[in-house]
Amino acid sequence: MTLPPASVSSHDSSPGGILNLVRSGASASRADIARVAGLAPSTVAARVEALISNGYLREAGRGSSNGGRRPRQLEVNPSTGAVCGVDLGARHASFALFDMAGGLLAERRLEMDIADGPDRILGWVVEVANAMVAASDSPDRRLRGIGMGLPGPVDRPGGRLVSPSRMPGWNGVDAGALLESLSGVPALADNDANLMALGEHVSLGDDVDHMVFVKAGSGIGCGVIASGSLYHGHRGMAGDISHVPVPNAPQTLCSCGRWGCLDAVAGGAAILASLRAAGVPVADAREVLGLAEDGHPLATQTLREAGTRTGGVMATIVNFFNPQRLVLGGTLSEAEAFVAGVRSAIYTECLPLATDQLEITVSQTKTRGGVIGAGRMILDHLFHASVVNGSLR
Amino acid sequence: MTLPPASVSSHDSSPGGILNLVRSGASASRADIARVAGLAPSTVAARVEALISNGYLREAGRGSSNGGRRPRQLEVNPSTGAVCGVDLGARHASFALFDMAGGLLAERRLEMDIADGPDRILGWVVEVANAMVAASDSPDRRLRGIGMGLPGPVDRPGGRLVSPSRMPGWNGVDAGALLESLSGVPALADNDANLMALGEHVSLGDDVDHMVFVKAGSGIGCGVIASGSLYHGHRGMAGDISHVPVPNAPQTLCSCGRWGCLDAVAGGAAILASLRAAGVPVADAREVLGLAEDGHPLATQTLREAGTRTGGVMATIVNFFNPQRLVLGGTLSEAEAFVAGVRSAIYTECLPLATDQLEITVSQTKTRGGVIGAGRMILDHLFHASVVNGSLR
DNA sequence: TTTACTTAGTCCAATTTCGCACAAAGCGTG
DNA sequence: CACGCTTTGTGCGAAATTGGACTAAGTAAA
Repeated sequence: MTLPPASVSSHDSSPGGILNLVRSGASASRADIARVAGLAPSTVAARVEALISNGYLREAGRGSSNGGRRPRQLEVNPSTGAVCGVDLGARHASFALFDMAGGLLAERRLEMDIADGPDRILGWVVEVANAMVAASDSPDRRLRGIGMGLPGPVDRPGGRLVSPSRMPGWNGVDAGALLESLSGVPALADNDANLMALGEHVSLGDDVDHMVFVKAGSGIGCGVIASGSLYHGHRGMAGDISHVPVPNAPQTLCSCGRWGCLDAVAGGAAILASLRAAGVPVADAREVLGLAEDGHPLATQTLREAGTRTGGVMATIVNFFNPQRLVLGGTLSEAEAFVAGVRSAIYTECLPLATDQLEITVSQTKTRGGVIGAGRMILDHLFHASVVNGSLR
Repeated sequence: MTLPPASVSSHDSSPGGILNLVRSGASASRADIARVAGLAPSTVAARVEALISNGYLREAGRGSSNGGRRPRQLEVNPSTGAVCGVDLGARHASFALFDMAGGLLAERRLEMDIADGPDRILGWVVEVANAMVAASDSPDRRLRGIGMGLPGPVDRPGGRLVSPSRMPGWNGVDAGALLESLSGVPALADNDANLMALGEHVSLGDDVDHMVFVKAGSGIGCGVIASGSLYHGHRGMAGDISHVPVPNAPQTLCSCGRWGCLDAVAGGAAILASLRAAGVPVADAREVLGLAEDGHPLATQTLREAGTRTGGVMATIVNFFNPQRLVLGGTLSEAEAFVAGVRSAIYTECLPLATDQLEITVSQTKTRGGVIGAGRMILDHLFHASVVNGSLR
């Protein structure tokens, strides 16, 4: 498995621009680069030569001919270190190690408790990342950066967590900066739903420009891709639909202090509470999914209703945002009843104009979307930095 | 009055890039251009020289010193023709003539009937635009382009009107292409709410990146600025909130065939119908505004309720999109009760995180936003085209 | 196999762009 | 008003970039 090509929006023609062109998969040969970047072939040859001798690029055999001489293909040199993508949940952490070309080197999924607080958790994250690099058989065992997803809102500019209801002790913490100081390498943090959206987006390829990713797990969050890149909004809160009031739903008290928020009436926690109140003993969301698969009527109905409520909120968003694709991810998206509920609400409440080309799909990255997005985020950052200051090393 | 500086997102360094840098107000002197574009001062001097001798730019006196020699300021040469911005409503059309630097040359507001159909209306638009150019005392009386706003959804790519409920006879028409062929100059069409959003955005200046503009008139539409530029979504339908279902509202039948859409329960037409049903004889929306200003309880309450319903929908959007600014425009925005209703619903239903830096304002462009946006759209197109093919003339 | 045609990549003279030194012009201070 | 300091704009040799001719390497069809 490999991190899909980076998506590069602005095709600049600086030396680093060539690097990003290759990275994005937009150009694989010298002639390609010249065409896409609008540079003279000779210029491209000179720059590629420099990038190869500096170790950024390498030749990757011959491509297939399209009527003439076969191109000498180029690729990002993967052997210049590694980056780590981390996805923190409340009780679990997923890690993935990627080479600099985005190839997956290793994966780990470990138990933890986010309530241990930022210092202990992030220190541990650095340990695990370093251990994974050390254990890899990559030719260059240097950790070059860490990207991390967090189950709470990350503000912009600043990168601080603000009132993360599931993360006691983390309020006001700039997790990216802290991780950077603890690890000594560049580190970035973002909301987990945002990174899952990014991960799904890069996996889908470049043909999707406007996308909304819904993470339906214990709570319900959402990440937005607008015009090909992650959209954060003014304060970094874009996609935070957890506390949108849901009409015609039970007025359950929410962690935000109000009643009937989407989180409180359609999230995994709400589903558990509702089933337990009805006398169905369930330990966690996965057990609910199991019941529904076995045809348990109440579990199925509860999941479907959660889907309908989520879909009702998404319908307004689909009308407003007019995305090309709506991706359902998170644990609940594995339940057919939930997905059916979302689809039904959207097709009922949206204009045909907004839905006739809308693709509603279930995440294809499964549980890996978060770490893929995290890896892509930090790789993009590192390569972008290399464009600006001229050096990656 | 002058069209505010164009906003240029990507600062390319081509010869035309300099033109757009000056146009956007990002750089006013040679030294400025060199700094912003990252070009050598001598290169800038040479290109500016060429642009001046070709008539694109001209010198505009000396700027004020900031500690050293005073810069020789540059500006786009306005005397190279004119463009027309048109905003078509159901019964009215607004026209504005701008010079190539965005300066307002003339304005007209005329009665018409959109139901006369595309051929007659657009033919007439061309006549008016040509008449305005001929009547202007501009040194160069050439019409260079027309930008037009329409009260219906315009799809992308394609530019066709799709099921415009208030525009009988226009369904499936590519108004931009038709206008272009009738006038013989470049022409673009877009939805009126989008252009009002663009007009408001350029009037606000460059410090607002993410903005939502609500046009509350006979119906309710909305235009979106994301990352500094107009956001259209996948099919061009972004911002189309007319037919979002509104909870806890009367299940009025809507033109789209469903019940309780925002248009049907909060638009100007709905307010009129509601007041008439309650025995208040009102001819049009403006009369309702007058009643409310005179303290008519039912009119005020109806306007406020329309505002609350609109605000309820916008609250979800604010949570999702996290804009920096929400601008209320259209006739209803002139009613304090309506605006208060919107504000109240948003502050009630949104997270503090999404609203603590949100500015909710009433449009400052009033009725001119549409033509300003239309003018800016076509000017941007013409200057962008000039960058690509090297010539504006 | 030969021939015509297409694409990839290199070489090199002509041109463009850069970096820098320098001149022009203005501010603030003593 | 001279002097140091700052900013703007120009001139010129050095360096990078270009475009087109040319070579390399392939396909397709006669």
